[in-house]
Amino acid sequence: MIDLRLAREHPDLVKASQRARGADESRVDELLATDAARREAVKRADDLRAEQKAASQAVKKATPEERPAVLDRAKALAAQVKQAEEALRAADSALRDAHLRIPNVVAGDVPPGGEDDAVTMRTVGEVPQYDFPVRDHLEIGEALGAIDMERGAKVAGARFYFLTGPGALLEFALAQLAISRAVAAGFTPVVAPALVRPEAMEGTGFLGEHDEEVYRVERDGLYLVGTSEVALAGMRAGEVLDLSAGPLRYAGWSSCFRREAGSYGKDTRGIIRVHWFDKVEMFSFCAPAEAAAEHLRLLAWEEEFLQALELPYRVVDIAAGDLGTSAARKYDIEAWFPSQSTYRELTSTSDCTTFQARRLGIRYRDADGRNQTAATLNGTLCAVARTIACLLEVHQRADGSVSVPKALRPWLGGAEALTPGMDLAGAVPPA
RNA sequence: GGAGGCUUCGCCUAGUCCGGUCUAUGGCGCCGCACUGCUAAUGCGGUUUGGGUUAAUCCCCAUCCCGGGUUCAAAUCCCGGAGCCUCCGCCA
Repeated sequence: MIDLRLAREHPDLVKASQRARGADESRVDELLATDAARREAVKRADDLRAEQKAASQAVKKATPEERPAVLDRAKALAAQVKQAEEALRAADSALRDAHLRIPNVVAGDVPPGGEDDAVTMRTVGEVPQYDFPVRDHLEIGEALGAIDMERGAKVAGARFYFLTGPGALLEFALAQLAISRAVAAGFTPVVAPALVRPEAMEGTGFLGEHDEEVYRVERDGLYLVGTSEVALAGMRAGEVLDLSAGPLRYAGWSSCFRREAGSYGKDTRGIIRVHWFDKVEMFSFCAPAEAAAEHLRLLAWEEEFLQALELPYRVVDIAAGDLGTSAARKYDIEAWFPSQSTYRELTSTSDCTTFQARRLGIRYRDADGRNQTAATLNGTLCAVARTIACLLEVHQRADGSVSVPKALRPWLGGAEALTPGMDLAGAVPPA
């Protein structure tokens, strides 16, 4: 939810944001109209309630002779209050609807345009050259005994997979590396629920336009999260945070589930686009004034992680029309996939400013002791499946083995490469 | 899955049986003031969170886990839900 006060005082700003997103500008006027109508309804209901309260007190004090008349008046007022409250409820929900229909106000310097208008900020690392026919991650993974799509489909359907042998070890190694680096950077590590209540889902903005993407567990009224962001944001919902020592940072580990509706035919091969994967997600609560700087810090941690994995990548600044509902600004990191000769999204970090926190009731006490809405930010540290895909491709060698980047070796028993038929006992940290 | 208990303004707590005096008690903590060479102690006052209104104050409304209901009137009565705790069953 955007800041209502901003909409009242600077409707032009919000309208400009809507235009930049390619969204409907008239929604701002709808918001203001419903806001005015609600305030009117509030006043009417409050005034009537005050009157009725007084009338109700009078009933008690009335003499037996006065009583019937006083009681009649109280009853009449009660009926009016009931009506006014119904009108208020309607006005409230009209405002809420209009409010929810407006996505976050985009940051001022976000590139204009849509999906194809992301601006490349920098490209890091050399695009690798191979003097042998490049294989894609699935071919490599199958040869290694690391990925089993066929049996994944047998057990769970399309876009499911097994990570086996070195693939499974790679997942744990990546998890360890990601969590270790996050903790070293001051994050609190968290293992988060993957199944959440609707409020958490709604609060993070995933039940709006992305409703189709979400798995619902009908029987229990719960949802499978598409990212740990949902659980991490929900974790502090309704709380007043102490941000006096700076941002509150969590590194969450959880499985993520996505229906991938509307992506038929896209990335059908391998584990680049799957219904389920595990992820280490960074999440930060901070004062709104600090959000933009914090955003760059999250981006820097993402970059350092990819550098540690020795993966070439580029950083792109996502254009206004391609931002999610909650994001005021978003940077993606796209890593090089040799089999596709292109950069593909590996991580993504969003500054949601106060948009999520307002809906989730997450506040902090400012220097004057006033409660203010906090800002929330999130960023992928490591989406495991896709990272494995990228690692296998970039670090592949002519003989079908895959070299292990140095940073990952401690978590793989020092192994310098993954090779078909390798002895797995040599690829685990000391027991 | 079954049975029972609990949830009150930062924390603890009174009030709930029997509806109005609850504009919610007291303690702790916190803030201000007074007293005092200083500190401590003491005294006095303040201290939930939202919304409406306002230049600001005042004021008004809501808020006793959440949502409904009964009633002129609900912390209090009724129904539904959530969370916590205990016990039984089951389970990794």
